[in-house]
Amino acid sequence: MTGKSPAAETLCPVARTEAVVGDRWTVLILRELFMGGHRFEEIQAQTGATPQMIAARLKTLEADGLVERRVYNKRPLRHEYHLTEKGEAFHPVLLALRAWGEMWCKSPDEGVAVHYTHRPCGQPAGVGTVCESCGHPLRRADLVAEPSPAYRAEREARWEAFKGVR
Amino acid sequence: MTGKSPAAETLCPVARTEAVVGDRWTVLILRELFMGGHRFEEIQAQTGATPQMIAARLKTLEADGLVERRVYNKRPLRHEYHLTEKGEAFHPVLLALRAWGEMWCKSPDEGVAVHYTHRPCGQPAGVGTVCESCGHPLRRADLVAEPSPAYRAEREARWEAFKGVR
DNA sequence: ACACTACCTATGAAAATCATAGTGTCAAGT
DNA sequence: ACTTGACACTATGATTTTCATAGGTAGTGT
Repeated sequence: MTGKSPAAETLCPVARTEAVVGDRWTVLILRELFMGGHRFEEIQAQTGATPQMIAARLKTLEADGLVERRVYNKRPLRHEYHLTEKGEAFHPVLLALRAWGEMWCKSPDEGVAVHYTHRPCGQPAGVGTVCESCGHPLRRADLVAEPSPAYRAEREARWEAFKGVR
Repeated sequence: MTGKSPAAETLCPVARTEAVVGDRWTVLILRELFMGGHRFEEIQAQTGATPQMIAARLKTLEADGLVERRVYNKRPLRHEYHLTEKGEAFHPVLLALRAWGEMWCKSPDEGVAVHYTHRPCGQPAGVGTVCESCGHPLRRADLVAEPSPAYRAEREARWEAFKGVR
């Protein structure tokens, strides 16, 4: 972590949370896990962090119980990183970060990075934390994600660039 | 910022948001502003950050349009820091951080730091991002905050300790 | 034997952060 | 006039983190 001791000694839940995830890379790693990237190299390629940064963050995320390592291949031993229940519970934060980013950090000509459909009502969910069509709060299980072509291309390009450099 | 350039060059709204507020002190400063602390010293006392950290973060928050300086006293010139509309719009993120912290970073014997009443329904709002009584999404304007005695005492103690050292 | 994949570690330079102390500007008290 | 005190920072040097770059291990495929 990035200096958790002082912040953890408080009743404030925001400070406690920040003591665990108050770091750009940590949040980006969680985003990647939520997006379905579970391998070290995928995380590295899509976040742009150095291997040590990722290794260190994954270690603390595991220690803090947000992430678990799963063996997907013995010989050679290979791991995937998956969200635990505690990690999954972090989703509303990412949703709120996304909402703010889409609303306040984009020029009008840039589209939404990921389009969500709200399963219960079958309509677009919009960029807020509640469904713009039916008004219900958005839960992860109810969302069908569809990345925009531009965003998909960006991620693809990142992966190619990473493989090229390696 | 803590290195905004690489993260800002993406369509991902989460990464863009993190480029602005991806830093523990920044989030803690915003929390303090939302809690009603508007003076430099209040922020310093309640966050525990050093003056440079706060000065630097406030400067970038102002440059990014989340915070505005207001003169509350000429001779000697004194400023207060207030959230802009863009800063106020960040509230759902803090609410989500709070929810996660209350749910996953507390032992059972620790109470909730701030008790919210949901004005529209008059009932307790709980610790989630939707009202536990009526199910509606929580908006800042609808919440009446009541800090717990313990949390109030903690903040009071921090202020006293700060004044003592100064 | 040789290349290749996946997952990290190692190293040294650069940058951020920290604790601690100090400065500037004014008002108010004595 | 002179000290005290409030507020909002700024300065400094040590410590810690982060970064870029490179290397390394344990295997598979050819």
